[in-house]
Amino acid sequence: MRLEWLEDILAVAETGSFSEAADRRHLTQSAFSRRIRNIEDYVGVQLFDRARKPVQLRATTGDQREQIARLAAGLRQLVEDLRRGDRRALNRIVIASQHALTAAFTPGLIRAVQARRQDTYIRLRSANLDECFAQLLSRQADIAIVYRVPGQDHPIEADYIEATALGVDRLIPVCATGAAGRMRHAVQAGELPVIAYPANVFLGQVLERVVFPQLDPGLAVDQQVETALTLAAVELAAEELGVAWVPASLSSRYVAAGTLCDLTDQLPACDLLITAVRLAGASGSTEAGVWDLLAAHRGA
Amino acid sequence: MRLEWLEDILAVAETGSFSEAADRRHLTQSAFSRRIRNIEDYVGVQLFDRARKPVQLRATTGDQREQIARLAAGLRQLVEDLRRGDRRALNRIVIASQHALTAAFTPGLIRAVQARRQDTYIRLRSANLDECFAQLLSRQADIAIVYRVPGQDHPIEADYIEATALGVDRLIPVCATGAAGRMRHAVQAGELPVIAYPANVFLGQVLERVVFPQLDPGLAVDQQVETALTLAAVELAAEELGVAWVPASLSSRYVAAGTLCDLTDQLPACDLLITAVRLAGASGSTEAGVWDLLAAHRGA
DNA sequence: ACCTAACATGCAGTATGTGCATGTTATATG
DNA sequence: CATATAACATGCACATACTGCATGTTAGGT
Repeated sequence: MRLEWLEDILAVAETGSFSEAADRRHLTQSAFSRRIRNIEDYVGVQLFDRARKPVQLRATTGDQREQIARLAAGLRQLVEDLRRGDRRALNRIVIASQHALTAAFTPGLIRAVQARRQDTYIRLRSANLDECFAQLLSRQADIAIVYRVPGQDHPIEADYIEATALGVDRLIPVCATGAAGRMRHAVQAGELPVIAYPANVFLGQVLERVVFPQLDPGLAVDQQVETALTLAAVELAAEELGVAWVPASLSSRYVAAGTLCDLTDQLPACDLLITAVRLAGASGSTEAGVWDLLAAHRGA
Repeated sequence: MRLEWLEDILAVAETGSFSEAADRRHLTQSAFSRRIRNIEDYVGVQLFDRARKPVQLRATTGDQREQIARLAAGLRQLVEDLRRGDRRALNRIVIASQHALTAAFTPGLIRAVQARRQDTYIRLRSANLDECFAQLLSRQADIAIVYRVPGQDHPIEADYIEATALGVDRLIPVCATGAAGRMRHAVQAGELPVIAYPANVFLGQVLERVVFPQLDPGLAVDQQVETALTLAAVELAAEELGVAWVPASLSSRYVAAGTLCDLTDQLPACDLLITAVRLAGASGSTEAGVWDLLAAHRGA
């Protein structure tokens, strides 16, 4: 069964005549007659009633007319999509960005890359840290944009990846400006309401392993609410629910606007590196080009 | 673009190798290699990455893999439908049956017809009386199975149709066995709870024009609930909501089981003819054959 | 009955597809 | 690094499929 054959059948249905359909399909009447006969032999049934002149569609052919048109359109669309997709494939890469960076950092980075490479199609995927590395390993992503605590390794052996620093960020404690007095008092009182991250995500682990051990030993952490998304943490803090540790890249605009208050003078912060990671070894020219731009990019 | 080509592409995707796909497609490796090349020439893009051994799908080919499988399945289905449709067109008719007959009478009739004509495909449509005749006139149905009140005409001029009696039925008053005493008492009291049919359907009209005029003049009808379906009327009666007039062909099993009680000794019933109707004039051999069987069929 | 339109078929030539043999290159192993 | 093997590509000869021209057959109109 061929697209050509579907179109032949539709041409007869539309013109009501083999001869006219033949003209339309740029064949002589005799060749077209034989082609229709070949189609019928392939299918195994008569598609047209030749006992009448001009021919008529058999009932079953008429019943399937719409389906034939649909399949023909689908096949044409497939060819078109394969063509269009190829053009894009030559100039496309997939970037996996950690959730915490997706809202405030990575868009700016992509904008900078595309300003220099306007023919490059970048597909951005947002995931948590573990998923970003999983996508690298399974080659679903070409490059990952993730945080790294200074002095700590990425979760994949260094031999398998190549990393480059893009900038620095900071996990800082913030609270609603209107609740600043209450929070400072709570610090004195020894029990701090906190907006927490789940223990199994990167930022949850940074809080537990890096930030909380630096708290005054007499200060207890009272978890009020938990979210994996830094954007949500910012909003919860603004609602006066407690202190949230969020990337400065995300919170700086809120602090500048006066919505949030930076509590770094009383509570510990944590520096973070923003890094780009890819698998070691050969890569396509598009990926290499984008990687070079990233390595040369030093922005915050 | 051909079904064969789609299947070739899928075979490579599934086996991950030209050689294996070639085996699966019953070609030598060299012929298959050239066929894939031909497909790529037709589409205009490379579908596979040959720089690696065994080959890998290009990203765009992978993206379209499901669509390719879908179109392949659609084309196979089309061929199958054209084959099946042809067989069916030669031996098929459409029968429109009135709702009230569809549940209890027509299935038995069709079973009897198919026992004699096992090659005949019968498509059964259920509709109200008006719709049955509309389907006849518009040739969406070949034969209609409907009730007729004795002495009254069908709603279409006799010149345009041909009718034959199939049997007789009876519209009888029933109620739940447990409510029989209450209903008999209500008849005495002069106010009868009734499960009604809409005024614009056949049975609603039969009640108004034939049955209710026969009630004792001092007995008032108190409509409790209304439904167009006789099956629903039976169920409502069994729930002790009132008296329902339903075809004996439908209710006889409930009466025999003791669920319903026949009130014909106190309330009027109405005889109905069950008829087959078709348009006058020439008809296909399948329709003529079925019609002859119906004319010879005298069942209740 | 006659004429014309419309589909079918014979014949010769051209186009397309295949298997066998062989060439080229990626990948694994010692 | 050298060698062997798997896996894809290409040359050649043959087979199969498709087409236009010329002609045959039949429905439909006058």
